[in-house]
Amino acid sequence: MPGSTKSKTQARGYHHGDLRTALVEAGLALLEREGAAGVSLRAVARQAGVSQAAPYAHFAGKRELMSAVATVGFSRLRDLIAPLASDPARSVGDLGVAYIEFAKANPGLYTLMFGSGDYIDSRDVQLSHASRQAFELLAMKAGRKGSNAVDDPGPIAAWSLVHGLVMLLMNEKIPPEMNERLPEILRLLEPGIAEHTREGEV
Amino acid sequence: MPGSTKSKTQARGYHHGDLRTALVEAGLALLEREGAAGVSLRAVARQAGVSQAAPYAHFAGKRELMSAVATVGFSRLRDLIAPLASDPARSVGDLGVAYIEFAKANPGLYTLMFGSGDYIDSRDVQLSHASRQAFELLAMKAGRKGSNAVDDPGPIAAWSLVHGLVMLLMNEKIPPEMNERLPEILRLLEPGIAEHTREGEV
DNA sequence: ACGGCGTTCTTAACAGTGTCAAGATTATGC
DNA sequence: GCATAATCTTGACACTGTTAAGAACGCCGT
Repeated sequence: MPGSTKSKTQARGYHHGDLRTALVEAGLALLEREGAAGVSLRAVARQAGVSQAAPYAHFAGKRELMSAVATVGFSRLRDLIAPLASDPARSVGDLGVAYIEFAKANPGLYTLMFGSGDYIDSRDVQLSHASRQAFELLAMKAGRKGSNAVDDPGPIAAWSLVHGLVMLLMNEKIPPEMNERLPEILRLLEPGIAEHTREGEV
Repeated sequence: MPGSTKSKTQARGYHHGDLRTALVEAGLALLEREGAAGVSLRAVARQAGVSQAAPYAHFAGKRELMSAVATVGFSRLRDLIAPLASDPARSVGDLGVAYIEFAKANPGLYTLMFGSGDYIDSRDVQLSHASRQAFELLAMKAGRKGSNAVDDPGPIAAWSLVHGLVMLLMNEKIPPEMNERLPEILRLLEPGIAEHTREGEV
């Protein structure tokens, strides 16, 4: 039974077989190849080999499709930094560098994931769940041990610093030469977090 | 002489009189009223009372118009934080708070200003000049005295932290309750910058 | 086995978009 | 005062998201 003909994009009769995931993958591919501007519902449908209105059998609209694409992005980000987060030999800075490399490798996807609610539904259950998972990995490293991650200023500051850096670099607000000084910049937050952690201890 | 008929949007013959700035102001108004999604070239032209293709006499395309709108945004931001930057009694955190309040008051404009190159031309001369001016005000407070602002990790870290915080809040990646703890979060960077500044001194 | 039924997909259409070409209208410089 | 350049309008093209109507298919109960 390895030659199962229904799992992939094989069955191409009138019914596609697994259009939903095929559309999401087409979206990811277009995002990398053509950039965010080249992603239209119709282009995604073309890429998946179906007709313009076919996606509406699986998604309520473009926002819902793009939310699914962004959700996959957060899962990938989580899988990338999970091993680093659980490795005690790694610092917050190491996590940040890996994070930034993900963003630079998938700029369109990253922009979509953290972009405005015009293109994704940030209240989508799957999406916010996936983004929370990725964030909690950061929090494990940057946070006080006992506190809830979402209430702790330490992890939030770390995430904000890394995210802001990525965005300013991507949109050419700061010179690209700063790429080489990223670890140095990230380290500027460490004394503040250490101080804060000390205060927070019982 | 108060009824000067040429300065504002008054002269409405065949020729508008000052369409260029009227279009930019219409763009700003639409951005606040309808959000970024409601801003189309045609809607801007309608709002200014001209026809759909009229903007092409003043802008090469939508990107150029939006770049002009974003440039106005950076000028406003500069004017807002300039007095704080030159006041020695104000800290970096005070600047950051004012910055964040600007973003929260004009979310659509802020998103446009720092958004992707699909909607604005980040290499536009006027635009990058205006954004640099705003940044240098931040750098005056956060930077080492002697160094060029753009090469100094301190100001860049400060800007990144503030910008990332704003973005994550706007796009609902972190809970809105964090709004009240903004000064606390911004303060986490201060020990790192102080340390860095000390190292940098001669 | 087979017939109905709900899901999936297609074609066609609508309103809206950015952009360009041609032409009408007006201001401006000689 | 008139030619010329700048400004604005109308009309069109290709594209977008979305919906309606119906065709093709898989499945489930009999």
